[in-house]
Amino acid sequence: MRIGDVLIQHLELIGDLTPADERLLQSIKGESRHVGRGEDILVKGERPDHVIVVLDGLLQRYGLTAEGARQMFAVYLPVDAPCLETLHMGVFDNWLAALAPSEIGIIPHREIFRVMDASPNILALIWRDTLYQGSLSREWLLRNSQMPAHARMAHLFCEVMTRARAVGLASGDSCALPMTQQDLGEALGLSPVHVNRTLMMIRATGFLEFERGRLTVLDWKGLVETTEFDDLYLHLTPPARGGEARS
Amino acid sequence: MRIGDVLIQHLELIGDLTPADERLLQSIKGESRHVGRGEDILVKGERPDHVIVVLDGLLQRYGLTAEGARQMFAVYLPVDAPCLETLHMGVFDNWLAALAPSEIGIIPHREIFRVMDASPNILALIWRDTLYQGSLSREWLLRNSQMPAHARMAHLFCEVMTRARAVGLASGDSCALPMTQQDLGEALGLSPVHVNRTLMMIRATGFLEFERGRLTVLDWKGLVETTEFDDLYLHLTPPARGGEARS
DNA sequence: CGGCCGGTTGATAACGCTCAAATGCGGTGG
DNA sequence: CCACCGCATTTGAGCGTTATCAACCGGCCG
Repeated sequence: MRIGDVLIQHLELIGDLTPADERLLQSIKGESRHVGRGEDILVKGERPDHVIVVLDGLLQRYGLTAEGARQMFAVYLPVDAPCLETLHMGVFDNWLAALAPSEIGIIPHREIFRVMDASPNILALIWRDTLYQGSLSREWLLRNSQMPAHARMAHLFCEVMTRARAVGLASGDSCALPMTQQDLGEALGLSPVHVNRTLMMIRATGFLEFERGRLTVLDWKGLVETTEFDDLYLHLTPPARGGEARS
Repeated sequence: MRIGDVLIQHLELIGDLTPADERLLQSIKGESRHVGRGEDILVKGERPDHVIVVLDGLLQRYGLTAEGARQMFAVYLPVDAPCLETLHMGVFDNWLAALAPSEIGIIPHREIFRVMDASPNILALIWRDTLYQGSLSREWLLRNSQMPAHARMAHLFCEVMTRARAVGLASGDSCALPMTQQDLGEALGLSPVHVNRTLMMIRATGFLEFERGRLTVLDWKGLVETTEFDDLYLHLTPPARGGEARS
């Protein structure tokens, strides 16, 4: 799939594009690149002149405390555009890295500005997309500050499953989630040991499986209820929310 | 001060305005209103057609878990514009409320769109401002997920002091912060009891005073060091960062 | 004067962390 | 093909931070 098509698919998750918009987006030129697990793509302090789209794999955004503790801020599935905010932010103030071997597309800012200048609708959608990232950070803040370990974990799994379904990456009731238990801990603000224990507790409930980088939801309703998951913060449009589980 | 002037002051914290931009912003019309402590200004699910500026007092943005636990996402000092993202977000997905009796300005979206249509520079600055809010949420996520209670508290106090200085609201080494200990707990993800104990511990270090809604920093360097505070995430421009403490 | 709210204090328990070690598994080199 | 290594996962024990429950104090307002 071409880079422009990925952007089209991404923006259609949150709004409507005209045929003219789609032609504009298809005209976008960029390169693609492979990144290995653990590799940093953007680092704190730099001033990127390009944006990224995820073609395959899994990326994360994270920050570090002065003591070296790592906190994940978001995960990015294929079709996501992790750093659109660099278009107007200047200094990038955290890190973007690969959680698993991934393929990314690299698009110069000027290409994006070109299509935004030509289509106010595309500008509005890209702006909206950057705002939804903030919404997501707030939900993670709520989750990590106010929920116990098992609910945090269920919440993250609900989010990933919902987003994977929205872009057609879930086959049946399972999707790829190539994260280690330590990675989970960095997302949820838990120690690796406690992640392991919590995971085994959740497995014992029979709500899900999680092994070798794959998440399988066995009881979607039960999982949603343990964490009272409300997907409003993802702001998916009705068509994108179609892929509900049948359970 | 007129509402447009407040917006000018706010945007100049993060970038430059031309004289023409300032005239445009001064032409903005809006109303002002009083809100009492605890009063909600925007609620989850609504679709606002106006934005807010803080003229006086203190606002908060917060979210609720299904169990009713409250998590604060941000505090807004005078001159802040708490919900500029509603220009492009559609549904508002959390709550905006007053932490203390406050004066707010209410500006119709169409007024903002008018000046943004006339000045791409203003559009870029407003967009940038909405992005900085996301940056702030991520810092709060890092703080609440990875720092112990005393460092969380020191971090919040450092942020408030830095922002108050940037808008000239700090007199010497103290500034107004009309929050209760329970409010602090909702920001930091701590129980009110533990907030009280932590506060007394910090007071015992001699770094600061906090009583009757006023924060006084006695040892800025010490406070910054306990939490390794790095203000990059606030993205204040060099002039706005001028008000460093002399200590 | 009484009530309410915010702050303070004490006792106890729960949740999650740290340290440490063992297990399992996939990949690599001999 | 096997031995080995590194990495991820699992398990155990003990500890520390923070939550909960409960009571009490003090100031402000009606």
